[in-house]
Amino acid sequence: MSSKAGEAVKDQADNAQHVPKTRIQQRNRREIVDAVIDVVAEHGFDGATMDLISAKAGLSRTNIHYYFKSKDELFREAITQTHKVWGDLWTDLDENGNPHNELRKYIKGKLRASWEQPKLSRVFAAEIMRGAPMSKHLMQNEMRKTFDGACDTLRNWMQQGYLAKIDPLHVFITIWGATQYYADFDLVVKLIWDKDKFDDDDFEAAAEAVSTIIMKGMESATRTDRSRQGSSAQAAFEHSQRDGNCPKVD
Amino acid sequence: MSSKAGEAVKDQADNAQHVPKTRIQQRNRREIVDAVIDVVAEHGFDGATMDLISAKAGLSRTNIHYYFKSKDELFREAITQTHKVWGDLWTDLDENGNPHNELRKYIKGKLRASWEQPKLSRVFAAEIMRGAPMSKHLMQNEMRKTFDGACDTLRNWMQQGYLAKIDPLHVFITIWGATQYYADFDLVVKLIWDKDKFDDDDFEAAAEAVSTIIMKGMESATRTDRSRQGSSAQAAFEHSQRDGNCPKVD
DNA sequence: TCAAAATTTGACTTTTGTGTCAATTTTGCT
DNA sequence: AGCAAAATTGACACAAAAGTCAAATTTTGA
Repeated sequence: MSSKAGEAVKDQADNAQHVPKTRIQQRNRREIVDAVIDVVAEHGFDGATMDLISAKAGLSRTNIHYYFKSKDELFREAITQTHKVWGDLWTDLDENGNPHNELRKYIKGKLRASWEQPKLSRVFAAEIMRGAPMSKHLMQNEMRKTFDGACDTLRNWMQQGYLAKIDPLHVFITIWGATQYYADFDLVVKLIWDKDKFDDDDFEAAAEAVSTIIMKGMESATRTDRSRQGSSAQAAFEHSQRDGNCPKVD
Repeated sequence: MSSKAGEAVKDQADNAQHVPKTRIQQRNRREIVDAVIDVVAEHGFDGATMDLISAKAGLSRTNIHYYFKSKDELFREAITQTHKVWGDLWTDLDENGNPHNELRKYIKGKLRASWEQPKLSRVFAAEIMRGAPMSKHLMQNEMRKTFDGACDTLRNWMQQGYLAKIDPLHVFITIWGATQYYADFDLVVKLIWDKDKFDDDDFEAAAEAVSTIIMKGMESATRTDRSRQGSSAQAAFEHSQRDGNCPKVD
């Protein structure tokens, strides 16, 4: 259709998936998206100006417009990246595995994601906190479905006596909240941990502590009954089923 | 010094504490600060424009400048409000109380704060995520000190066998992460909870679930030993003491 | 090597946002 | 009522940011 130079890129950019033609295109688009993630992670979406992004990417502001029509498209791309990594984290529960191991693995995996890709965690957080204008649809569909599946898995395990009966909703919130905290509020973490840089041992320590708390907190009372006041949470769990929270996927 | 009308307000605004003279001043300043908190909670600091704020407050943009010299001063005020509420939450552990009750009370209190003042929670989150330019000093001093005290308390209880030995650092992060999630990511919470409005019962359910998980997770193995793999987290705890994390306050 | 395509640039327009100022209106008081 | 202080307004100056465009430069491949 178009014959003017440069439009090839822009035309393709209209599509969800862009297949870069040249080496330069590939390199620069990557560079730019990385820069966006960097800047958004640090300044949020509203604070991420084209100037900041172009400085970070090492490309002129005008040149960035050559690769991406608008700031909006740029953001959309960054969010797509985020979902690629974050989306996988919802499917990490194997219904047929050992409940204890699976859940522990899940917690550690979630923490690792926050730990190794703190920027993506922050981009995700920023997107949620501004009302998820670009992710709402995805969240209401694919993510929601996967989540409901995970809830089912958890509830099955609970019914079978492997885990304490606690509304999966709050279990996941606790896991997400604790693990994301390390990335999103790393300023606080650094302050109270008295460190500026963390190594593998630190990660292992954090993973061990967090998953120990949550796993022990989720231990079933069926085998060893010593719970002092677990009945109320248990009642809420039964209620959550009747109520249709975390509905089953078909 | 100055005799021009209106300057009285501005002069006072320079001081940290502003004592309003008139009823109108009192009402409007309140209105404005509330608006700022509202807008920042929704759009973050960079997204909070004077226009949005003035619209929310129902006062002209120019008029807001009559009460607050600059946007910066406005933000500072909003953050002060936040700290007033958030600061108290650090002192809520009574060393001489019953460890179990105290910790449970603390968790519930923290959740209640997020639940009842979600906007303040989000303002706090936004401030942290942008690097805490206005809170850093406070955090490095008062807050840090209070936190260290709380760590000491927790560690004492652990030493006395009331709680499992887990580095208090991660205990607090888990608590904060889980509780703040309900306010900061309420979009996600609403989505997976399938609700738009929450009532007291919902709060009680959330509080029960979260504190049950964490409290059970913190139960000491001293009395009832059934832990399957707690030793590693325990080792990290011992290490955290030698290392001087969460150092004692003098 | 040279022409076409791809990439990059600088100069410009438009929009949005902050803050100032002098003038006007409202309020509190006697 | 009338006046001084307080509160409010509209017009404006200025700065930052998004985005356009035509021209210049670099890269690619026949």
